[in-house]
Amino acid sequence: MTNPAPHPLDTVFAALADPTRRAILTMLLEDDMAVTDVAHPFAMSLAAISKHLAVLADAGLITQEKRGRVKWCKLEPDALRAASVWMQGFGQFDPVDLDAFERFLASELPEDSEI
Amino acid sequence: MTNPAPHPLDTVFAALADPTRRAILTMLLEDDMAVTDVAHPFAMSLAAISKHLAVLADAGLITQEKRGRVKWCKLEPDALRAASVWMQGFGQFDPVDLDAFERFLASELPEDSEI
DNA sequence: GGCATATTCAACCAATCGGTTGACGATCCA
DNA sequence: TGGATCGTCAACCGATTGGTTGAATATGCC
Repeated sequence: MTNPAPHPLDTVFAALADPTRRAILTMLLEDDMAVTDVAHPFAMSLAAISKHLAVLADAGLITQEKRGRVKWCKLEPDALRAASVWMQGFGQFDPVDLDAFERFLASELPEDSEI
Repeated sequence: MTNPAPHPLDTVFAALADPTRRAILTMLLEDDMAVTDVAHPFAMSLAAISKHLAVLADAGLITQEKRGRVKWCKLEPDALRAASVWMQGFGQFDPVDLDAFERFLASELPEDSEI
């Protein structure tokens, strides 16, 4: 019934492997958002976004808190720490290059978004 | 026929999402290896490992060079740079914690491996 | 030449993924 | 009370994934 729990890195990396989910994380970097607002820039159903958010929550990359009707989504960047440590072991990368990060931000946002 | 190329981060993170593939990368951290030797510690067919290596190569995480009969697999840690930059944007993580990395190494190796 | 070794190919399979639609439960508000 | 909004659930679908097996293709060696 309950399968052997996958390694946490499995779920984190799998969550990051989808461009929609990475775009969602990028949006949440700005501010907490309601599910409907997260869904707005994407050309897919609310249910699809709801599933993506569940995947992110399962990986610990976001938390969701229901206040009234609306469920707020909050980025949990700490969940990336283990993955970051793992990756850093494969090479001494330069300290964060903010210019490079800006370019990645731009390339990650969905086409029709103005966020 | 040829689908729109996925974002490079898609393939890198997807490649990292599988524990077998992460274990392979960890083994290659030690030294270059032939396909058969990569396959040795794992309880699955050579063909399965061959596919995993193809996924890693497609993501740019390894390169493969055929010398004679044997195809040598070489880690390409630079392929992790883009992913690392992306992740670092979500938080200022501590500089590399080597102790933590050792623990991850241990937890990543396949059970029956002595590498 | 002929055999063993190294690796991939091809076909197949069950399970998972990313998406859809429509119905549903909760909550707010007039 | 009743309608509108917020979000999930359930069932379904086609494509992809991670594995298998058996045959095929190189290459090295006696």
